[in-house]
Amino acid sequence: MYRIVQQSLQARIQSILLARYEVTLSQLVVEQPPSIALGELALPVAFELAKRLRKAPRAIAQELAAELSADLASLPGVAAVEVAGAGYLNVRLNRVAATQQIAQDRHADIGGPGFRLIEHTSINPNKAAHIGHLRNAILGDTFQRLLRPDSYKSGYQVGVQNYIDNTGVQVADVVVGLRELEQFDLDTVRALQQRLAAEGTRFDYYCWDLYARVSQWYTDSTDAAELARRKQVRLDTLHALEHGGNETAEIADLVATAVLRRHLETMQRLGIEYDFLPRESEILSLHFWDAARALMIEKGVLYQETEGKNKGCWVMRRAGNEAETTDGPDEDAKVIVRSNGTVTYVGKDIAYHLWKFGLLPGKDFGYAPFHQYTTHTCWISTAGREGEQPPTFGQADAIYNVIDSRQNDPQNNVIAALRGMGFTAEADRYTHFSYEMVALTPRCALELGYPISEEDQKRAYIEVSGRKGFGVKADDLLDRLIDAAQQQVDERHPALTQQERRSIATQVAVGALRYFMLRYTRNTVIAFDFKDALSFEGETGPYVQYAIVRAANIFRKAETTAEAALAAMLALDAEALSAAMDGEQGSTLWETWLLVSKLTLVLEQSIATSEPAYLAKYAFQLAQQFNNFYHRHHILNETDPSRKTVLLATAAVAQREMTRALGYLGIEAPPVM
RNA sequence: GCGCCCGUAGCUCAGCUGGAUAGAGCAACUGGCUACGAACCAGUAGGUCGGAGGUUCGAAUCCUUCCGGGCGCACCA
Repeated sequence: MYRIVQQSLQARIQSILLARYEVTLSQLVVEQPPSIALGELALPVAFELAKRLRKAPRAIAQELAAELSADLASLPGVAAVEVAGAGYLNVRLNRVAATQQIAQDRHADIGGPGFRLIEHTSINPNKAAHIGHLRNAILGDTFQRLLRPDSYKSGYQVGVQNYIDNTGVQVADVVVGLRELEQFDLDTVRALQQRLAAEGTRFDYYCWDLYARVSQWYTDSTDAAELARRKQVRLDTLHALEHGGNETAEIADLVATAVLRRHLETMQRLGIEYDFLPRESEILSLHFWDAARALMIEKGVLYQETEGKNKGCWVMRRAGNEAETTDGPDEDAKVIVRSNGTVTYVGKDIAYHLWKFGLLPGKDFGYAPFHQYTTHTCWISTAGREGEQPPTFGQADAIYNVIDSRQNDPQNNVIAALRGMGFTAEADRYTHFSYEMVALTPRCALELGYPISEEDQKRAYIEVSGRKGFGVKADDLLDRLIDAAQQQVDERHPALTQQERRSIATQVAVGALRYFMLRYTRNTVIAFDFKDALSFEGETGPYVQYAIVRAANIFRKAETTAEAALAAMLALDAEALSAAMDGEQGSTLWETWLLVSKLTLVLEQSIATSEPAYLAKYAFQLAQQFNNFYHRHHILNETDPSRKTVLLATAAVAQREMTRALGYLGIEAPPVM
């Protein structure tokens, strides 16, 4: 509702400005005054205009206020416009009308045309997911929920991809571990998988340890010749994977697919699902790069260096280097094709992103169903074109890549390539959804039993490292959270069945984890600590869940429903509503309604800034406001019937919006907790 | 050396396109369960917004510079 008033106010003022002063403002700021006593909306527009019109801000504000006041009918819901302070234009809402609109769930829509592709998770399929990967997946999944069409908004068409680098050096390393350290072949690896499954060991956990061992093995010999051999083994393995069609590649596929399945399981525990899993093996075997190279050469982006250190390579001007180098070779150029003819990572990434935008003529993946969710199928790329055809995943109008900030440079190189090829519209709609890493506090690292140098102990945080096996695994954290929540649920609800208690504990644990990863803005490094992450109090997901449970309890005890409470309130006459909402007495109640009416506004801001943290913060504020209201008014003991009706309706709208806000954060509201 | 990010209360963080008195959570202290569940609420205390200049009617927010910290800058992936 708040957003509707904002929009109509902005439109009305723009037209007045144009008619009266012949000015158009590119943006018209609307904010909320510091106190509700000053009104519900405030516009500092007069300050902005003072300079251009050579007129005192207060005088301008007065003129605007007079004009707006003369035609209040054109601004539904607005009761009065007045001038305050040095020239603020303050707007008061008609609380009765606004309350009724909120009760009826009238709100602005969000959405538009076009297909938006979101890529997130993209974990190397060679080890268990850790807390850094969780931040990625939770950010991406939440953002996807903000965009997607649902019962609240028309939204945007969305596709969710999880890129699988199944032919990279990380998978190769685990294959080296299996073959060199364990002396396994294809059959024994299969047997190993069966044995691990039988004894209940997660395969990605096994790989986690093996990967750390191999990484050390590459460097821990004193014999130089042996070290060289190990490096060569690594390189040969990598090339065998890239080439395909050999036993090494088959082992790699076994490993990558098994670990990928584990990742999907882990993410599904958190309510995270995917539509499509494009794999690097197909990008190679379907020769996406050949098409991309031809296009890049044609557009003049890719050229062969004839002198200098990059002689013989095919290179591209690096992002940020605007000027054409006139004297001699561009020594800073980015190599795309090595002198031995192989393509670098950035080159493959450019090809992949051309495909995303539908710019690779004649190239597409083959598709096969890989995993069935309750509501849809997750597809995987294949080399062949046989089988069922999924919905279109390429041809995106806009893309969002959830990738941590350490990948800033490579991402910018891909964007620069698109721009250089003349695909400026695509480059503009390429969002690197960047975020900072999750690191461990030294205390947390010690707690986990890792040896920490004295120097590191003084640091604020220590970077996790998959190669060292140093980090907190996603499933471990979730298991610990569920255990902690279960303890409390067992105490509070001994009458419930074990299964019911488990289900509630899981919802609380997921709520705590997802909220924890979302409460920080994207470019804040999260210094992970079990104490903070395992908290269910204060600014946490369970705090909001608890507020919803409290609201639900009110309706249960009152033997009514939220819907009935709202209908009852809408049946009240304006006088009764006004008695509850207006004046200083009603202001605390009205403040709750006002906050409740802002969901659309907050969603829009979160989308526009790619910042889910705003919504997380808002969900918390809603719960805080509700808890305050809950303590101030004892609803069921209220003797005045119309006042009781209003109080019940307040709980109903608060519960409705808290549930929605949590829903977008991917957090469920338990029935009890 | 170059690029990106960060520096706000004891700790962890918000503060959106510059706007009215810089806000939360945690920790500390005080008070509140015969109430719709205390995973809660109310209150107290805690700030030279890293420093210095500048732009502006107005700066935590924009610009310059310095200080401190982090992360990137391969024909690796």
